[in-house]
Amino acid sequence: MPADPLSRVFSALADPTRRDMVAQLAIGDATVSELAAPFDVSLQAVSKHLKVLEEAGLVSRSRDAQRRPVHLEAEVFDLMTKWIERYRRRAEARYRRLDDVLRSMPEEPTPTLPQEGTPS
Amino acid sequence: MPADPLSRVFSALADPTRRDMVAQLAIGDATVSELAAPFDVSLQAVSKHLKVLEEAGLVSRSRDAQRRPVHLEAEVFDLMTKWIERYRRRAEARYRRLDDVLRSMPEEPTPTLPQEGTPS
DNA sequence: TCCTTGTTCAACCAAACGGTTGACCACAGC
DNA sequence: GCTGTGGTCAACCGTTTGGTTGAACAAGGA
Repeated sequence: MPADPLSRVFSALADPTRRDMVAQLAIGDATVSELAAPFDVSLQAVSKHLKVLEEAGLVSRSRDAQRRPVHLEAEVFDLMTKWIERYRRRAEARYRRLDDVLRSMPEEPTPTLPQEGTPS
Repeated sequence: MPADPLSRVFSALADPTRRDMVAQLAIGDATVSELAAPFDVSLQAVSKHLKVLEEAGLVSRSRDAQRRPVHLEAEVFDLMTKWIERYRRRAEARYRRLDDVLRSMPEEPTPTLPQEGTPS
């Protein structure tokens, strides 16, 4: 799977069924059939979803006889939140900077350019 | 587009090209061709990516003659961070609770079951 | 007016996705 | 050993996705 980790995580959570599974697993570990119960799809489909979540690192699986308990791994969330926070912070900083600029120049007529380039 | 907002945002950011565009837009607004420059794809492909970002609410677009300046909308990020934080918090709370339980019962021999079920 | 620049629309294509069914494997219990 | 239960693997199918090319639209400049 050549996709980068961040793409895998975002992509895994882009599906509402998989997000519901994560929500369920946040309450506690569960088996495949337990996770499948609320959904109107085959067990195989659920198995596929879990594989996606596992490859994204969102979930890990152990063995208990025939059962394969699924466990939520919280660490990968950090990958996303760090990415998100970085760019949100930048965008917000940019806003603040723009505000400052606008506040600090009530009569500057545009330094280098000879005429106003931005109307309205 | 019937997909729910959260799915649209996650799905939009699941593509590395689109994440790069968001990164670029965090620095400042840009036109379509400016955004396309660093990538080895057609302008039409970039236009499609921007449409996806726009439908996810991550980006807004205005008019400036023939140009269509693209602007990053930071608010939608909150949708994601709120979802992420909710389930991460639950998972972490669960860890803490489990720790407490394990700490508070150093000699309980398994209440209801007659024999130990988990070896090693 | 025509030309150029910036962008989008439409049609197409290969690959990936989410689902299905059928066969199969792993283990517990009889 | 056989049988039942819990899950996975493999093949298939329709839809979506990310890309292409070619045509068209929108607006400024000659």
